[in-house]
Amino acid sequence: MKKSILSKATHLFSEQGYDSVGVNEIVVQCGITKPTLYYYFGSKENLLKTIITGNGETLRTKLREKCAAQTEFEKKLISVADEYLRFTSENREFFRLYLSLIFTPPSNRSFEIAKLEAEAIQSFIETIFDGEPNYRDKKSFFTATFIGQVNMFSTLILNNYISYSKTYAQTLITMYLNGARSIAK
Amino acid sequence: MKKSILSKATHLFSEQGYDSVGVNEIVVQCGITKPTLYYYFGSKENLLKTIITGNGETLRTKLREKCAAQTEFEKKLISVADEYLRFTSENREFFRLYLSLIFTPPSNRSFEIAKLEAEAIQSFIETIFDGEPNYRDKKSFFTATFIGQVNMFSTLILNNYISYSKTYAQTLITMYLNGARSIAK
DNA sequence: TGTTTTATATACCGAGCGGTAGGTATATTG
DNA sequence: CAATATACCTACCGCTCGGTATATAAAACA
Repeated sequence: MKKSILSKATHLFSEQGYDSVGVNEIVVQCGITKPTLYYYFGSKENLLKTIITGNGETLRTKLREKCAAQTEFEKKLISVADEYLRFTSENREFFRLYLSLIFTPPSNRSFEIAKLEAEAIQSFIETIFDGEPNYRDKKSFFTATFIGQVNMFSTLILNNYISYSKTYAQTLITMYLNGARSIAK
Repeated sequence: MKKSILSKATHLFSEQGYDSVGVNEIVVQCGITKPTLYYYFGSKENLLKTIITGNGETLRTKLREKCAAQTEFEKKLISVADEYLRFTSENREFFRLYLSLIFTPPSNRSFEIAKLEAEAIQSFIETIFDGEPNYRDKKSFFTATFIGQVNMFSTLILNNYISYSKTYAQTLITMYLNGARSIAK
């Protein structure tokens, strides 16, 4: 039951947005009643939190693994970008929801939830730049642009401009490092 | 009065999101009552539409002007990117609202409004690539990545990672064209 | 067997939502 | 001066929102 609620809620949130989906709509589609949902999740906000942190942790674990398998700086970036794009294409609904929350105005409660996850990803990416002398002192800027770049490609995947392929991560990083170097100097 | 409503609504929408701001909150902050707002705008949705298309038209006019002043392909892109970033930094509230709507899930009514504006910008950018033989046949892809790139820099401005400067447009386009060429070949 | 825990339902709450019916004071115009 | 248009108001509508008090049936455990 819990899984069914999570799956239906993810679907609805990703299609209409967190604020626009009523708790009632979720429970009707699950064939249950409101108290059942509240029995499992306690609040609508906690339901969202469970979706975001659950998928987020899965993503971060995978990113860390792929990254740890590489020793070279550029290859670390490529493997992280590749895994990020692969995860996007295999979790389209979650990712659409995540991106919409990231761009939600900051005073909205739902933003706070996504922010925590975004910061967790961010601080992981920072560790990559932190190990590289030429990037270390501007690491927060490089992290932000790196994530921005990857999210842009994720958006292209979600909007069907491209479909996932191993080659994109290489392209993305080449493109990114060229730009980064011209900013850094 | 109309201007005061537009300004307060832009402020509130950009801080909390369109769905989360009640009509009541807007009218209280303006020191008026609901029927007055409905007298001017007819509906909450039309209020949003007025904000988006108003600012959007201003932006597009400026983009067109700056672009028309250039003859060279690369310089056209630079001048458009520069004007886009300048507009972002001078209309932060509008832009935060606009970006949040662009990333709103597609079935949400408010997305439709932003989509119209986004498509107008998009079809203008396409005309630039349409005039360039090497890009023409993949113009919709190049347009999407160009806008994605510019929006990423806009986000950096909104989040205070950078502040507007003429130099960023040049950097952005160098970075972009390097990547574009490696995808195109 | 009796008791507690788990998982569900019925029926309801107060608050807030977008929107409106109907009225009024002021300014403009013929 | 009378008629009309503009710019606002009070008071309310029906509906939906997130959330809950209470009951119950089944399962697990003592």
